[in-house]
Amino acid sequence: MHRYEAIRAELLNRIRSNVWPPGFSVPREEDLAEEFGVARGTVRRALASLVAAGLLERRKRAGTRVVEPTSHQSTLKIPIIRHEIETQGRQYGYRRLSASDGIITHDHQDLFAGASLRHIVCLHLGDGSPYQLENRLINVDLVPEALNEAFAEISPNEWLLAQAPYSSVRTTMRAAAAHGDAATYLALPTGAPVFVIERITRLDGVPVTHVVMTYSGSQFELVTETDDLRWTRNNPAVIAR
Amino acid sequence: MHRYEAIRAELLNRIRSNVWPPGFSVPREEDLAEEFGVARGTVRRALASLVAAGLLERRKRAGTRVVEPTSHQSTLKIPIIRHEIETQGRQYGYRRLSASDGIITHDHQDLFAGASLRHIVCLHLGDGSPYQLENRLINVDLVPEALNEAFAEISPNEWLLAQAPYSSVRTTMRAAAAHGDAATYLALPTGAPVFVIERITRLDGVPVTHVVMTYSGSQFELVTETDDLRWTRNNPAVIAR
DNA sequence: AAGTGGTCTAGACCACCGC
DNA sequence: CGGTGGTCTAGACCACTTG
Repeated sequence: MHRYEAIRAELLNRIRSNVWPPGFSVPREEDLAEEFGVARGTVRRALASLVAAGLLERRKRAGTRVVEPTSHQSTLKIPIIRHEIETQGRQYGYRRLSASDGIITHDHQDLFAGASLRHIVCLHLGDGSPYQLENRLINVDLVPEALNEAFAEISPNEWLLAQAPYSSVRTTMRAAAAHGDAATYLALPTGAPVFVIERITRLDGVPVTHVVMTYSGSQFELVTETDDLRWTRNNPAVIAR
Repeated sequence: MHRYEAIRAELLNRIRSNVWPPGFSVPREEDLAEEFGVARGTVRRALASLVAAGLLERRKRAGTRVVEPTSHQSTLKIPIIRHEIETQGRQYGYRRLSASDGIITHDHQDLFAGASLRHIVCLHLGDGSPYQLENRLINVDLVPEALNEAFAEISPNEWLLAQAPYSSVRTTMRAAAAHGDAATYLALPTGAPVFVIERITRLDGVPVTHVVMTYSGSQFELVTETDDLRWTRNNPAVIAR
């Protein structure tokens, strides 16, 4: 175990055991360094990990304080659908339903106002049965290569991830009732609960793509796991069923 | 702008512009340090931020490589329900529906097998109308103070967050159809789509609490935002492959 | 104004693991 | 075995912010 890990563990202990209760003002870096007999940089690293975990809060001049817990947080990872399905040991299938181009002058969110768009609707299947309906708009001004891609064999999901860089992603999740085309394509009765993920991806503020992904059935689950707090650790979300 | 930020931006640029395509082997730290005219530590910091963002992958001796993009990731934050409702500018309301104690000898997940439990069912309201149904089991062996708390005024959600430390959280989200008690309490017709969050909180592997939160209606949305990549931000590292 | 966290340096040594 | 990333040090200086 490295020194910064040991220090982090000890600090974590003090927080958990309420020796350092919420609101408590933690000693300055220099004092901690002296206490643990290490360089200031090593203490800094331990502290940084606890800040990243949302347990400490630091401000210049004001010092370091233990945070009042107000929320849970964890890292959510949404994999490429093909991988998601294959990880379940099922055969991945893909079907393009429609592809068209056009210029949007107005849309309900004014997201793409004025941009040239490519509109793709497609279906992802697991062992032949519908798994996810993907309804996607691509900003062709930003990703002109999308015009030459038919998306007959490869899904926009996968293609874009490989092609288009992005700087910010906004993801929305909700429960909805299946209706119309979605119900038909997903082979669900109208009104059946479906899990919907909507995502807007931007590059330097400009929308690259907007996608609505509707998952078949209500059995869909997203799992996020926050394991122990480690600095280099990953807490990947797992897709379970 | 700090030096490590400038370096990170430049490296990010090379990755985005495919000057450094996926799989590309990035120069060693020492060479980068020389190229940018900084100390090795400064380059390391820039690289660490890109690793945390999932864009680079590092292995000793093997060097640093640009990762093949395979998924989106972002930080998900689930706030205290009261705050969530109040943030919407609505009046928070709380109603305990039931509270009971017992020992569970067997449960479907064998989660609490053998533990003494406290079972609370309660309702969170926004402007008087049902917002979320909370169905919670608390491990009293770990949190004995819960026995003396009636949860008549304060919700277990809030109480536990203030009282009980935890080391790992497992969150599951799904769409479901409202039925039975849930439908009644949430004033929804049977079969209406509801968003369900299930959470198991552990302290050093031992389950502290298990909660199923059912949100009324389909209007519920969770939003995760991945802003720009910052080092001090809450982007727990993800390498996962 | 001063004290805190934040950045940066120029070194040293270690440990893993691919050649 | 050697080269890479990983850890750690003992300094210096900066900049924010609050008492």
